[in-house]
Amino acid sequence: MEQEALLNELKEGREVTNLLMKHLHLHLPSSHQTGLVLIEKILGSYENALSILNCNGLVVETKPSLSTMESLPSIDHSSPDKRDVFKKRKTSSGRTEQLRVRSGTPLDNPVDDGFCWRKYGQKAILGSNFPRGYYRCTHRHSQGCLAIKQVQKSNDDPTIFEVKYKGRHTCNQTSHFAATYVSVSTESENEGNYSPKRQHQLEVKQKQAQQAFSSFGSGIKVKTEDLDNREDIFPSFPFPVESEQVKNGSFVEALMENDIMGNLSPAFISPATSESNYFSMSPCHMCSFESDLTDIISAPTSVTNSPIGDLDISSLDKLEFDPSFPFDNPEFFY
DNA sequence: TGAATTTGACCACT
DNA sequence: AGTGGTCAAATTCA
Repeated sequence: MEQEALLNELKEGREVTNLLMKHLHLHLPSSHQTGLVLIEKILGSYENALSILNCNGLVVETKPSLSTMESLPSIDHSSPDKRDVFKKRKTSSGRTEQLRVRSGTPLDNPVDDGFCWRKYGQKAILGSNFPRGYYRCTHRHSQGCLAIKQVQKSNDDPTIFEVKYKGRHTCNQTSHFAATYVSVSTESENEGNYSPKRQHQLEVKQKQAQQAFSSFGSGIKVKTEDLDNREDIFPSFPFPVESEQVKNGSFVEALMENDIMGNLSPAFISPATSESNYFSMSPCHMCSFESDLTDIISAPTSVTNSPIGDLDISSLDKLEFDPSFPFDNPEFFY
């Protein structure tokens, strides 16, 4: 845990340093850019430290699919007999996405998506060696939150958990990630109202977010097994980014220009691994994906607590990924 | 003792 | 009829 926190601190520092370097690149005259050498040294130190520490992370693989999942059951809480209205399934045209979460630990609940879930059922699934667990938001009754998820071990690899999300959180579980980063972002937009007290509050929140993030695992990776369906993996993006921007390496600037750095975790723009189509991603982004009634999103999760945000990046579909985009190119993120 | 989990039964869908 | 999703009583846990 402490190691994960350290890892996150290092990553935070690395990201900020990267941004600083880019800023200097853009705004400093070439004669004053000797400082960039120092920044690059700092980055090198970060990389070394991270490479030493980064060995216990979770590995998350998304396995997007277009199979349909049913709509969320409509619940009539006023009905004395909920069974009359509750059990519906397999009818919707919803999109299905599932995460494949690999845990570095043998625990049954290897992943934590930041929400409070309560298990309400478990079923043996035909053709599957492991039962499927059914979870719903803890605040289902208190706040009417309809988010549910299904967790099942993979047949192929029991260390991999396939997680399906349905519905959307409407509860007041505050998002460590979203709330924090959005708040920071908002604050940066309103520097005129900035106060030391407010800054302290933000720092506290940021610490909380980082802790939550570390509980989530710092080495999370997402694998898109079907690039043709990448729009289903990332059905929406909160900002219009031309693929050309992505290709020419200005994606980070694009993020900044569209003011989403406050909304997207730094993990999202972390370096990709050497394996093609892998890239780091924060669960908060995925959790914020919207669909109509069925919202199948993926996140590394345990069935335990740790709030995540209810980021609304409903316009994510404006983003077009270049199929040939080299996600395995670390320079993309720098 | 309240909250969370387990588990058998019920129900909808195919 | 088979299968998957949910309910809710019983049980376990903190």
